[in-house]
Amino acid sequence: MNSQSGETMGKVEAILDAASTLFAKKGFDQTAVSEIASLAGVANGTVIYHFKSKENLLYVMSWFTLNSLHRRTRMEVAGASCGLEGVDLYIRAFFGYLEDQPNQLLIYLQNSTTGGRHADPLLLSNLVALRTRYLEMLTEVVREGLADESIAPLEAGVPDDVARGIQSLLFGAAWMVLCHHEKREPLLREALATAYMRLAAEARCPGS
Amino acid sequence: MNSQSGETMGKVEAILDAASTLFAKKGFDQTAVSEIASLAGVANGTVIYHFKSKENLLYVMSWFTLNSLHRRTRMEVAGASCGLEGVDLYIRAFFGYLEDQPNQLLIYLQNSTTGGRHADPLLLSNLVALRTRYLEMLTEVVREGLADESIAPLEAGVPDDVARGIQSLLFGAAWMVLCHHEKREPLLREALATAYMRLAAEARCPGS
Amino acid sequence: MNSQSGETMGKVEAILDAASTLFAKKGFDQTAVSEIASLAGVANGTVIYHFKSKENLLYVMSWFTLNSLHRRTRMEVAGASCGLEGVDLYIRAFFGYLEDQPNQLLIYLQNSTTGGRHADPLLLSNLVALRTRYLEMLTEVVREGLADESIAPLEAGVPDDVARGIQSLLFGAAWMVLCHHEKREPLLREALATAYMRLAAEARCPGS
Amino acid sequence: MNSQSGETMGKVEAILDAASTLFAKKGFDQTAVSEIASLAGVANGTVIYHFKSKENLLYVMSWFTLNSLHRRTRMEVAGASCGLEGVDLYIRAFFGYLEDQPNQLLIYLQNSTTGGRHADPLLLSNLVALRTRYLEMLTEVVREGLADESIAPLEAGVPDDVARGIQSLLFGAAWMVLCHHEKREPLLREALATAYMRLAAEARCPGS
DNA sequence: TATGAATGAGTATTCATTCAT
DNA sequence: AATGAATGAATACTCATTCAT
Repeated sequence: MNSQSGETMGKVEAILDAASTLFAKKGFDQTAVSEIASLAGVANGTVIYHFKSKENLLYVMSWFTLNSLHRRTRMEVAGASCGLEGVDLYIRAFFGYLEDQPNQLLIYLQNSTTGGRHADPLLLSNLVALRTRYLEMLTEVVREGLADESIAPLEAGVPDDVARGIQSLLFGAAWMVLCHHEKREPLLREALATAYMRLAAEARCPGS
Repeated sequence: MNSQSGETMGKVEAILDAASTLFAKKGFDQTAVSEIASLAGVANGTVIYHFKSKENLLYVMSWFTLNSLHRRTRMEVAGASCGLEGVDLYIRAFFGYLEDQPNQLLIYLQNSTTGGRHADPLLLSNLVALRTRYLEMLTEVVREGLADESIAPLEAGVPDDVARGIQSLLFGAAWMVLCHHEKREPLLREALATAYMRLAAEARCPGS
Repeated sequence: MNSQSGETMGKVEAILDAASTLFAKKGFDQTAVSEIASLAGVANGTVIYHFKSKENLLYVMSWFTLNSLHRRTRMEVAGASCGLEGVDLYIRAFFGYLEDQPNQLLIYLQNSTTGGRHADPLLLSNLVALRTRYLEMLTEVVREGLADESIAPLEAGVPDDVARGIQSLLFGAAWMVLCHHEKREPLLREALATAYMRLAAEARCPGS
Repeated sequence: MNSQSGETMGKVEAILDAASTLFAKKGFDQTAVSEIASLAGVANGTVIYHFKSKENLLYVMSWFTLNSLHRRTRMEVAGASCGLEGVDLYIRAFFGYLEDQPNQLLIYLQNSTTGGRHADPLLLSNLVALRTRYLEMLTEVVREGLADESIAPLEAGVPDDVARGIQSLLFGAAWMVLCHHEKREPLLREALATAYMRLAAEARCPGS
């Protein structure tokens, strides 16, 4: 979201950019609409004109965040040669995003802790749907690993839980990095180690 | 925090109780001091009189939360017959607390996402120290497991990372349960399975 | 104002129509220009483009209201066979308008309670002049009644006051109907009864 | 309402006093809460603290207005020696109030034209009840006049309508005085003349 | 003639905090 | 210890109006 490539940044983009910075630095509630406006170089009313409410702006940003995380992950996972490597790349994509866009993830974590009050219901349901798709991508990868035997057999229903468990690990790690200032690298290594030991079949990727 | 043992609840306890409920339901920023006061059955000024500021109240609550989680965990872990079982009990204690005091954990998660603004510095450093102790307890248990060989050998420095990894898993799971309304049970099972596969030596508890 | 005769309603008429509805329902100050615009199916700027300001729109509407009341009254009064009957018809015309165009009268009443702020002075003086003519029409009819002896003799200057008294009765009745939801019919009967007892000579219309 | 007798005016009274002046001068919507506050010599928040909302303040004032009009009228009417004189005094009391408290009546007229939006429902129903009592007082006086034969016989149901008719006359006169700057005296004379001709029996007050 | 994105001054209301009692 | 009336700075949102197209 930071710094649009072109020289002409639309007002909407400028607002998203400014809000992104300020929400991450001071938190949603501690950021005044007027601060966003002045950082974005627009009038107060313009923020509300485009996003209808401050809270909607937050949800739009959360959606963009999750969407770009989802896209990035999907692209990276696409290059996997087996299911287990897919899980590996899913995890690495998350930590890559955590490195590149820490603000976005922090805002996403904040946002999740409060239920949407004045947000556009459509936006809200889109967000939930996207969250579900992001989780399902992982479940799918795990299933592929079961099929190609890079992942050791799991009982029915367990793949879903494994995916949820890995997501817990990821968002928990993001939380510890962003809120408790833990280092990212060791947590990435642990996440990978944990995932491999939880999932890997004896013979890793078939044919390797 | 809910329901004091004695027959008459002191005003301080009543305020903590009310704040606990409201912060969890609506979030810190969306809860007015006057709401806390009226739910606690005291006057507006009384809240500030006892806690000096609204924010301090939040940190006092966070400290209590972490403290009771720490105590509970220590007591349960004390009954472990080996290091690996200690890890098992540490995880179960966390999920037990998550079941019994979801509000407290939710507030703790919320609180962490925003840096302390006007809080008493002493309180803040106490909180950080307690957090460290809570993490070190887990590290310690892992080291015990290495010593008693219930946990497979780990290179130097790794036990620290393992502990952080497990904490990520725990707080991430709490986040998914409290914010995304995931079910607690499957996440507990996954956390335990993950921990065992990450740590367990071939022969589990020695002599068992 | 409602529904223009032609098949396509011009934008100006559409705006007047929408404003008429909204001002009557929510009051002038509580009606946003953007609401008028969207109900009229035009852009925001179009309303200002045609009427120069929101307040001008109100005065234009008030003028139309008073003008159509005046025209309707004049036409009906023209059919009177004596002065007293003229008064009768004047009163009936008012209540007829109250029945057909309650919104218009309500807006007129509202508008009158607040002094013109930024309105075009020309428009404002036209409005005052029209108000005067509407009152003078009644005075004139009373004078005719004195001349044709359908109305009992009145001292000099009193015809003016009688006319003002009757107008008080009419606008007060409109106020009670529109604001206090009193029924129109009984008030019409009372208005007529009152006027007759106040004015009628023994022998009503001469020659009848 | 204007100027409390004692030297110490409570904040609530000061606010009512200030609001009374400003609402009459500029209208409800054109008066900012901050203007009321500064004229009353209190902080902005104090206005809302006591009246909960700007609109509630308006309704409180309307109630006070109607209440003092009601009390004044009841006291004056009490001195009537017959029903017809009661009507006379009722009318004179209204015009007396119009002379003494024009602001209050103007605000009351304004207020009536807009339905209560954010007002305390209790306050609103009290207002309606008081309005009804004020009208019933007039109906009652008319009935007394029928009983003591100072008023000529009326068919059943008509006394109610007569009372409504007279109220129309009164509020319409207030409207013309306050909004159209008509003179009060001639309208009072006309109101009395009209009432007498509408109601008086041949032999006025019995025994006179 | 018509538009609608953009404005920015204006405002009711909120709320943590103070302090006299 | 406890109160609650009073505060006043802070703020999200409104909306009439402008102007480039």
